[in-house]
Amino acid sequence: MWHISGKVNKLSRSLGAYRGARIDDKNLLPHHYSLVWAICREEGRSQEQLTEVLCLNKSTVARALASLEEKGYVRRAPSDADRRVLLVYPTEKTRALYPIVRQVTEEWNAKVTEGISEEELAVCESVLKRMQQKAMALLRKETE
Amino acid sequence: MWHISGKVNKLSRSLGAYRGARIDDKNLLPHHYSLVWAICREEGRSQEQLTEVLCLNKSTVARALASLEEKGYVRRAPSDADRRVLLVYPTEKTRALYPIVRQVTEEWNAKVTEGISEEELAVCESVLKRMQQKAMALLRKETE
DNA sequence: GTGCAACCGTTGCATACGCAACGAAAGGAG
DNA sequence: CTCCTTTCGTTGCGTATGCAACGGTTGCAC
Repeated sequence: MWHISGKVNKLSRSLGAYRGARIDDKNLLPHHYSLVWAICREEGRSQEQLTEVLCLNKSTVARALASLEEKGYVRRAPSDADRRVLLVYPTEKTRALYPIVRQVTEEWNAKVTEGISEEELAVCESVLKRMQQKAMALLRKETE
Repeated sequence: MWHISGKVNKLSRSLGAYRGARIDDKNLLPHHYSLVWAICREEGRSQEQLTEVLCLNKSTVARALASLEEKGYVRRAPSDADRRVLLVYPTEKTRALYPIVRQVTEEWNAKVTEGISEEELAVCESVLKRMQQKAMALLRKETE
């Protein structure tokens, strides 16, 4: 079962290429679309929350956001409640981009899951989720 | 469904850490164990075949193999039938490592899939396989 | 209040990875 | 045989990513 990772890696790149081909914004790299999606879906999330959603290391997210901020795609502001926390907001042009990103993603989704039943998809997702939880528990046990 | 990639990324790192903690070979990095596995499972495969098995870009495989060769873990020899092709063989120390890699991998596998039925796993694997095939077809269409 | 531990984001560093361009070798078509 | 195309591996380049160490902030215990 471990060898699934390569296949999913390919899935991820396929989506990146698909988005890149349909979304006309030369300043954004394929990987950034997932970020746009996560930021617009619920505005004002902390970087911490975004690392959770994107399943990435906090340093990776921090750097990607810094890059997006520099290009004018997001704005970051310290939380009033806790000044360690940075809250992330999309700018106008990112908000305008969001529906397109969503639509293209849905499109890709539909094409890739064509011929696969809802039930199969649900099982697959559930299995992966459980495996990931177990794997993270193992990882924690391993490093402590 | 697209957001599974992050979770699987975590799975992959969990396996790497698990292997790293149990396999006592300080010269090998986590990523290399998959390579050891692929090379020993069927000796004398070409780099091309290994890229297929590992779902990686040929340049990535080439560099990893060059590194392993330099450290004395593999031997590469041009095929007699086609001198463009490099066939990859494990050295003795790699062959000795193989059973351990296999056992540790099985162990991790058992822990991570605990409580998940054979049938669910089969569905999950089948879904991912089909999705990946569709995704690759899309990718080809996209870039031509 | 003071000290200490936990937490969030940043940075230095090393590695992994893909893509595109390249070179060597092979396989035709003529 | 010669030219052209295809194929396999290598290399240059840029980005992505994780880990560990750090610095500022918070909250808790006392």
